[in-house]
Amino acid sequence: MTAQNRLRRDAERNHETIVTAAIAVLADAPEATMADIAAASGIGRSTLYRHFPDRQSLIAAIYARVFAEAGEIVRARLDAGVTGDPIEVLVDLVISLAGLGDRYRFLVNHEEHLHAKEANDGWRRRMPLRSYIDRAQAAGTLRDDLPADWLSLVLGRLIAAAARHEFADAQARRASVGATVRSLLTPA
Amino acid sequence: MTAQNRLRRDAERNHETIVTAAIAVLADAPEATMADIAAASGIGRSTLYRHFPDRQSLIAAIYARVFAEAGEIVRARLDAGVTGDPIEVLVDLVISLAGLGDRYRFLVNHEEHLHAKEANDGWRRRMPLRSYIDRAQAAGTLRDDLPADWLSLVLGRLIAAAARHEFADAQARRASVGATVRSLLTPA
DNA sequence: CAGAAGTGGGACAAGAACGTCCCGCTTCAG
DNA sequence: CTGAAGCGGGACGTTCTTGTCCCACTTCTG
Repeated sequence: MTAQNRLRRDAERNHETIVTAAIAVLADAPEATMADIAAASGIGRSTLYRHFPDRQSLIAAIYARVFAEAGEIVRARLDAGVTGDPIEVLVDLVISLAGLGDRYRFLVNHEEHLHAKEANDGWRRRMPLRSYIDRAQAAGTLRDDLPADWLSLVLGRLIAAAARHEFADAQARRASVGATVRSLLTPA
Repeated sequence: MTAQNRLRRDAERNHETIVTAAIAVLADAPEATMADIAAASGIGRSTLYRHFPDRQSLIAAIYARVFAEAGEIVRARLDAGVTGDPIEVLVDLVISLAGLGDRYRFLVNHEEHLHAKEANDGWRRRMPLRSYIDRAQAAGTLRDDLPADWLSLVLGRLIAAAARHEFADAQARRASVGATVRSLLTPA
């Protein structure tokens, strides 16, 4: 039982390499082929299949990876509860997630055009954003003239847009995105 | 020269039928096959190919169609110039375009995952939204603390989101989307 | 250093979609 | 009514991708 399943170190590294490369490749070529991904990983196609028996497994691994990264960011911001000003919390969250850039962009692409089980079941379920908004609205610290699901959808789109858009520089991005979120969350 | 190229009436009708059906099919199955589209049109696959020699031609025709429809909406709102309150003009525009619903949704999907020439060259070029924002900002009637291209990107995303989201009813949609746009365009 | 674990590359079969062609039938237009 | 225009449907060849398998080679690990 002492986990015979341990891979050799190089294999383990390859595993990582593949996922990383796959994320990068799929980011701007969502239709990329397994062969493409293997090539981009600098790895043989058969090796790719050795690590991920089929395309789905690879996609699943990618989702797991990005969920982990995004989840960390989200948790760091939202888990504290609704103590601070939710608007600033959300501003920070949107900017940070947008900073994931390429990876988040990829996620969005796939959420669009594979209406994948991974995307819907996994994604929304793990996203505490919606429930954070719920809580903040209940606590009366966030506008509640807009439904929480609509608000969280819009914020999600905003993140995607911010990740993709080319601002003059990083600071301009912070400023524009921040101002946008603040306006959005402030009732007229 | 008197346009021998005129199709027979039934053929012409089929042409329309195909485009319409294709829009509907591709709306929720962007990967739909030519055979799928033919089937959905109630038309033989070979006839489909007779009308559109390849997939690209069909897509192009669809874009043309949607551009026409969306263009009409946009022109009706934006061509008047920047006379009225640009915020209300844009609120109306976003709600109307979102109302295109299925068709717009399809556009967005394809803009995402085919970074198609049609999508980028055609779409943005024809979208007077950006230039409208420019003019309104220049005229001092619209917030100019956010760059026009960012603003128009966000509005575009908002339209897509609104088209896709299921609100309680049509009126709720008008209300939520309207409030969102108004907030967005009102500096904090 | 020896053997196990992992790799690369190529060959292969299966399946999907594309686009082409043809032939006999239906429908329009004059 | 009749010829031309258009249609359906099926058969094809092609290309691309997937996933499998194998075998000789390299790289870890103990």
